[in-house]
Amino acid sequence: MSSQFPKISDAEWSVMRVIWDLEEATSAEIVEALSADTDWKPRTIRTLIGRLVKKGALEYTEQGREYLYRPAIEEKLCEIEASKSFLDRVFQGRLTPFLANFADTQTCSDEEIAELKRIVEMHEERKGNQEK
Amino acid sequence: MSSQFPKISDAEWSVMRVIWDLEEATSAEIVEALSADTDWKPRTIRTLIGRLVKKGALEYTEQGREYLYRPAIEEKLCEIEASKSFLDRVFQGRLTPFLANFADTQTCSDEEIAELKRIVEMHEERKGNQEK
DNA sequence: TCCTGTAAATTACAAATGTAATCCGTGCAA
DNA sequence: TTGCACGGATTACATTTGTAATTTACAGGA
Repeated sequence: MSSQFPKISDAEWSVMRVIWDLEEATSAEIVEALSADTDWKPRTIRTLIGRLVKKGALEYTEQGREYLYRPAIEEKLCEIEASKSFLDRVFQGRLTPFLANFADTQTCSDEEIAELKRIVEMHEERKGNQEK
Repeated sequence: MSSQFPKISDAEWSVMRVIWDLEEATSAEIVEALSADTDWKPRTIRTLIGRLVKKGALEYTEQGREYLYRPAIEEKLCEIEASKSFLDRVFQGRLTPFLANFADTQTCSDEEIAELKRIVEMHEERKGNQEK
């Protein structure tokens, strides 16, 4: 009964990110927001919006003669889905080799390292709780 | 001058994984290996192999009347490319929020935690070296 | 009142992808 | 020797994706 999330394409992710950030937006606002990062024509962006509606990733209410779009799926769940599917594809679902590559070849920022520490601690704590 | 790696599709990744594991293989061997995990027809798998050759991800030498295929691109580099492109797409290139989701919702194995620790230590060491 | 600028809906079209089937050549079993 | 089974090459075909243009409908200004 797991993931029946709509499959969101690369370009569509950019649109979703904007809408998750804004919480709700007209297509003009979405176009505006994306014009900073992409050179897509407004038409293109509207196409993407339309597809996302059809996929069930966005919903809208009419506001005068335009629509006010809003996410129909939860950001975090989509991220987790995408993460799983990436890990499955490239690392057979295992986080460790992904991290190993990162450790070897990428430079982690201090912030990232702090997050890693937090995860380690959190886990250690959980484990402590569980075995006594 | 960065990533001009061939873009490897989802299904193609499965094929690449087999060949990276075996180091070299005939198509029959690839089909055999994949029949465990997928229900693709041999024809389908041969199509994928052909596309990977065309993309420059595989190369081959003739061995009697069949080909012996072998990776033409490095596994680790492909993994890193794929990791970057995933992080860009879903997390704007940032590792931290990816890890945060993981920490919150997934259960990390002991092995994974050990890897995390190793990364943290490695980084701390590097940092130490660099600032004195 | 009529024109025009926009928004949404519909249509377009090539490339990539999933998923094969058909064609062609040949070494091997009968 | 002959036909077939199997490998590679070519072709097929629907769907998804990137990237838009065209069409339709209307609200607001000239």
